[in-house]
Amino acid sequence: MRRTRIAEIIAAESIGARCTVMGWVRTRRDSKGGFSFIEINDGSSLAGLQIIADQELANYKSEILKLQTGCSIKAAGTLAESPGKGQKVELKAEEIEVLGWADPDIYPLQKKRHSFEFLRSIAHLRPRTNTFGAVARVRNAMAHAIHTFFQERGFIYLHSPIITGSDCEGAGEMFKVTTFDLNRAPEKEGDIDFTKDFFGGPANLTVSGQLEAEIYALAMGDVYTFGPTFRAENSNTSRHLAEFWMVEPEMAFCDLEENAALAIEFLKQIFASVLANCKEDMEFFNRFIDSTLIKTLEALISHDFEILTYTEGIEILKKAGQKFEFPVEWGVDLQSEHERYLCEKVFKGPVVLIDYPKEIKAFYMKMNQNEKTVRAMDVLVPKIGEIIGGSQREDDHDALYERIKEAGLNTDDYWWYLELRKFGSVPHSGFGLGFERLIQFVTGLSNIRDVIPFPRTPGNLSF
RNA sequence: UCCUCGGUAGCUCAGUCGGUAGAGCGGGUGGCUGUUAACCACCUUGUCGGCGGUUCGAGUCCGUCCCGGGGAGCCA
Repeated sequence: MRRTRIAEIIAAESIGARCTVMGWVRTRRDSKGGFSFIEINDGSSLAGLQIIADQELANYKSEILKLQTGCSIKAAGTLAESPGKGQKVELKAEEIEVLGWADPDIYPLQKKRHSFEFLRSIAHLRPRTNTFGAVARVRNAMAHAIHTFFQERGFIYLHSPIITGSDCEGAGEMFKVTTFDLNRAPEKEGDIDFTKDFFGGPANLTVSGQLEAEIYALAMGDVYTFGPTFRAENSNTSRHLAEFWMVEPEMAFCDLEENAALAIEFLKQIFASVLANCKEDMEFFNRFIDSTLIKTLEALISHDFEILTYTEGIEILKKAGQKFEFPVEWGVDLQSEHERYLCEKVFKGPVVLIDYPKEIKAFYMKMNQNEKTVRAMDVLVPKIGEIIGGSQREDDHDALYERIKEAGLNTDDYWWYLELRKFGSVPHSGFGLGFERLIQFVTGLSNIRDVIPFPRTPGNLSF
């Protein structure tokens, strides 16, 4: 008999139906009435299924009474209305087969809460816990919602390369990719001779698919990337990973205002989708992680996002009469305390800041007529601060050329990026969003290492 | 990378003034119950992160290294 997922059983409530379930035992409670309650979970939902194992079962004494947390079983029987509280249906087992034992003396998961730090050290078992099962389901639902959002709007999903030849943004340490034996790399005039390496030149793991997305936007119109990116920064925080997933839409014939409008629409749709499709998991996070979670997301969905310029934002902060650790002056990059003040105290909601000083933003952002600010935008949300960063791109060849030089970068390295502005250049815009940070915001989990299955951070490459 | 707080039983933690360790949970046994992280009784568990130093004596004080949490910077 084919197995039925517990999520389907709970949804259908088809009393009297015969079915087979398979999963991992969470807990067993024995009744002297001559039967046992076995709660199993198969990952399809937060809720498990209660199985009634009667002493008449052939292996009741030899096996059922020895089942412990972590064992895997197959149970066949009939669905019945549950007389107990806490569940509507339960499975009256006619046959239970133990698929795999889990020695309780050494199985690390218990029927209680563990610290996230401990669970990180057992990343091979942590998806069997309520929290990490819920994270995995929510992460999946969000990935699906992201694709749905763009596909519904006719965007082309672009597979940007993982290995790249150039330092894309001139920002962020990159991981080198080589086939050299590092102890015997060929040298030329004291330096490693990468012309003899696999690609005939230095190669890195990508830090962003944006420049490649621009290429395709200037042919296909609207594209998006959604894949892993890498930063070799030695930053050990609850918001940074060496390997993380990024979403980067890029739109031709699109200015900054339309870009911001899409970003806002994007966030609202993703949040609405998760609340609708992961109700049970979101209620779990709301109960155990952050009790304001659902309220916050619902508010974001229904409220307008405030849009104001960097200059206006600075003025508000200066007039606020609030002591900041970092003083506010036009030209400084906003600290998270400033971003949070704007969101949480001034506007009590999300804020989109646009038109930043060119000195604090990347070279590819389009210069405004005042020659002081560029068409950049940051979407700021309460608690987290910046969640999306984007811009209208510089589409004027000569202006871009100058900006690359100003940034101290080699214009030759960007020959193809410059040529896009030479042949049929059009206004275009895009934004980038760290997938894990979005999951953090949605789930309320405070450490980014807990929203990705296998976190890569400095000094840590287990699993 | 910097600041800061930590590392003690399988897990979560306590350990006062320096005198070689405790609780809860888990696990085991028994009892009880259509039970719900069940409950009750008894039993069980230690390289006190590593190395070095001070001391008659170090979980405790000092040095150093490793690992983790929180914050900062940078960013996504």
